[in-house]
Amino acid sequence: MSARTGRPPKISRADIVSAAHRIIDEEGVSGLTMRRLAREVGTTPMALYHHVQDKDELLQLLLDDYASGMPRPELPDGEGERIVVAAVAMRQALIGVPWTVEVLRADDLVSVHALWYPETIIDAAVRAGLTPETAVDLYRIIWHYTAGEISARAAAGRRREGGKPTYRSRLFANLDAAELPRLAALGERWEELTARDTYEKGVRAIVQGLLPMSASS
Amino acid sequence: MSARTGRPPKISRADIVSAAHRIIDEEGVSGLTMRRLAREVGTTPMALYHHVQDKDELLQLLLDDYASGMPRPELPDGEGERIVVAAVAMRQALIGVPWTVEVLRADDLVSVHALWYPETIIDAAVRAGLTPETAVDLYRIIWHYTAGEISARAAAGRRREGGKPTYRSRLFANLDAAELPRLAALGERWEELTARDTYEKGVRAIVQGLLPMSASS
DNA sequence: ACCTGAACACCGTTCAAGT
DNA sequence: ACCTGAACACCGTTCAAGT
Repeated sequence: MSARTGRPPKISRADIVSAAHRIIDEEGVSGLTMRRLAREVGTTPMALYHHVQDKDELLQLLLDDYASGMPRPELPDGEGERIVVAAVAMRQALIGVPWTVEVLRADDLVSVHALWYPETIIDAAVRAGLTPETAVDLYRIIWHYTAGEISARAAAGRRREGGKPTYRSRLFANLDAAELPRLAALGERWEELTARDTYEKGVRAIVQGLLPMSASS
Repeated sequence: MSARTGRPPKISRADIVSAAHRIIDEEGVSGLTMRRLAREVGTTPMALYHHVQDKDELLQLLLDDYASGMPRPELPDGEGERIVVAAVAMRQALIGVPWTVEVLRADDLVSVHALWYPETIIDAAVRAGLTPETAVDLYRIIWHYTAGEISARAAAGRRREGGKPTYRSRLFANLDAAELPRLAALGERWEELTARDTYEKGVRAIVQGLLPMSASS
């Protein structure tokens, strides 16, 4: 039908996106630059700008692509438990790609494919007896908690592999026991205690604190 | 006493830190570059490296400087309420300087002056009957929640002033009501609902969900 | 001891030109 | 229509030299 004219394309958006995924997997988001990406695809940096508007659009594309593969777990009957399961799945999906949280936070980048999680959580909350408004509050509180946990986890990972002289442990070793008795008492154990995975515990606390008694257990 | 020799210094660490604060206040963290900082101080970029090891150390210095001015509110008697007050104060202190959260998250940068908050929260939790281990869990859950909330808030602010075509509202306008009924029903109201400040509500939920019944109210 | 200048190895993006 | 090359306006940091 349409009169396709002009030079045939050498690269496609799909090529670009998959190359970007490869780079991120191997070198992290910080390794993803337009120039590095061009090398991976086998073109010049400027050829990319013919397929995406700018780096932000590229990240959006990447996010959509990833979100479409996020798992949707089986949901249990109880409303409170359903929220916990959805939240844990959401966090699990993000844990492998912490850069998405950075991108999500950095701008108004949301993917349609990821909306199953808020939908599920808000639906369960309403069924448990909350108003839609309060259900949105519950979801947002869980989201903020999740985003913060993922970021802290990612930073901790970087710290470990960076092998820096652990400023934190030096700090904890020299605490003034008179001013900060609890922290001083914990001392050495801080590292070990903060390594524990307490995500689900937090979600359960939030759910229990916000859902009507009967539904939260 | 000591034989101070050599060329007298033109700039000090204090000069650098205060100039950095000025830049951040006016242009945000992203505006803080070694070159821009050198211009503000009135030297060359390389002169800075004589006073700080690298940009990371500079950020650490900045954080310490800011943390030393963080307010320590009057604490109420009830343990649960004490935790809420400390958390709200911590968040309030960070809200004006969201870049600190980005720095804190980005690496193992903690400041001694900011440790009053975890100390207070953990102490109240232990007094309420939690084991030290569980008290640390409670603190970390609150911290993750707080960090996530601050980041989301900072991103939302950037979004508003950036005046981008609000991808999010376009997304919400075109939702499939069959697949995402709750979100579709919320539709237009999403923007308004997510603008509400629900931080304290979240902290209360976490406290109520984790403290023994008697102490949390 | 403290500061400077030139340089290295990078960024994202614009602009004008080529096929 | 799609791609290229050169260029602009940036980064953090190293290195050798100046006072």
